[in-house]
Amino acid sequence: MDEETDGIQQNKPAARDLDAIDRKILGVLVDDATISYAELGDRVGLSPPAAHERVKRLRRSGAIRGTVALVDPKAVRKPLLAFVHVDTRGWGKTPELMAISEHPEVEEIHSVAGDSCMLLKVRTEDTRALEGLLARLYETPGVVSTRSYVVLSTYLERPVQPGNTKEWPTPRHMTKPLY
Amino acid sequence: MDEETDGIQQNKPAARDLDAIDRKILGVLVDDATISYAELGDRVGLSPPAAHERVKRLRRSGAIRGTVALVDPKAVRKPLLAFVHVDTRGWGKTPELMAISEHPEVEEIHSVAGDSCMLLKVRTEDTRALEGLLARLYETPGVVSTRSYVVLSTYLERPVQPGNTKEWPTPRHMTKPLY
DNA sequence: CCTGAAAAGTTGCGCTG
DNA sequence: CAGCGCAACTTTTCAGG
Repeated sequence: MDEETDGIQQNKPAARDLDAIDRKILGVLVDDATISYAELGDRVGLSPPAAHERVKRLRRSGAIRGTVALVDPKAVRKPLLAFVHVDTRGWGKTPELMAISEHPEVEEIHSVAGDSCMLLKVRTEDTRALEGLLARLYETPGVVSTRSYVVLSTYLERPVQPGNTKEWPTPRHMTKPLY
Repeated sequence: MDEETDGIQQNKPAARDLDAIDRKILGVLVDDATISYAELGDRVGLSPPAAHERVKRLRRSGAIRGTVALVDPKAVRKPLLAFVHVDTRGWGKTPELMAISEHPEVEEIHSVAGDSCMLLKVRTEDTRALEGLLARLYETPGVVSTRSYVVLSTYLERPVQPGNTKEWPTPRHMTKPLY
């Protein structure tokens, strides 16, 4: 089925390409998924059943991973956002690290290239809760050290946008690469 | 009439506290907002109209910031995720930096404490597009340097979770702070 | 906040391009 | 094959208790 023990990023969610209408639909639904299929059809130039059929296809193909409510972090008492870089000893210890997914405060876990091994996005009620999370991290076998970046202000935060930048003016000092 | 009895009604994200049912509703909708109010009511122990009234209130209060479709990055040709730390000269130049919000590839912009000033989350089609974005960053007045962390694998990525960790076992070596 | 009924939206089906 | 119109069904939404 669609549940994999592997990372989210490396599989095969989307088989074939999306056409212009599909992209337009995604552009609308990424912004507001509460509209009726009648209105969605209007906005993309389709009848309600046709629009619905498209959306069902996008869901089945995995292009739409889900339709969810976005909640205000402050409303659920999580005003403190931080990015935590985690240095680990060896690579096989990631399963142990994954245990912290159980904490609802942890929103993202990535392995990254660069001088850190793992990068976490965590949202807590206060610095004390963040400290508790870091303490749990240090308990995890393989965790060597962490560096935390506490967010002071968030200027932009939005889900994956379907749009691609259509040929932004390339800086003059950038030469064309070979590949 | 609704809640017009109070003088102020407009601009506060989360005015009063959420009760247990509100939190349960958020917990359901954060996972799947496509269910009917009948089923939502069932899951939280409310009639369909009552559940709907709660959700409307959560929307008005700002606790629910929106209901959106989450799209698979690979389906929209953005398989490359990176976090970019940006060092800036001075603080007043942030408005200039905000211009890059125009790029759909930029998903988050935060100012952070630590050795970086700004932190961006960007999702591009390939390394070339990331390079173009970095080039634009360096064009921005005030930008001194950047460090990029390219994501190799994403193990967890989810929206804000309403749940709080209820008294996770505190590590033994952690002593209680004064405040 | 609940029960019930009117209004609106969804979705299956046969048909058309 | 994808989309459209129509009609049955479900859901949303507005009453009154």
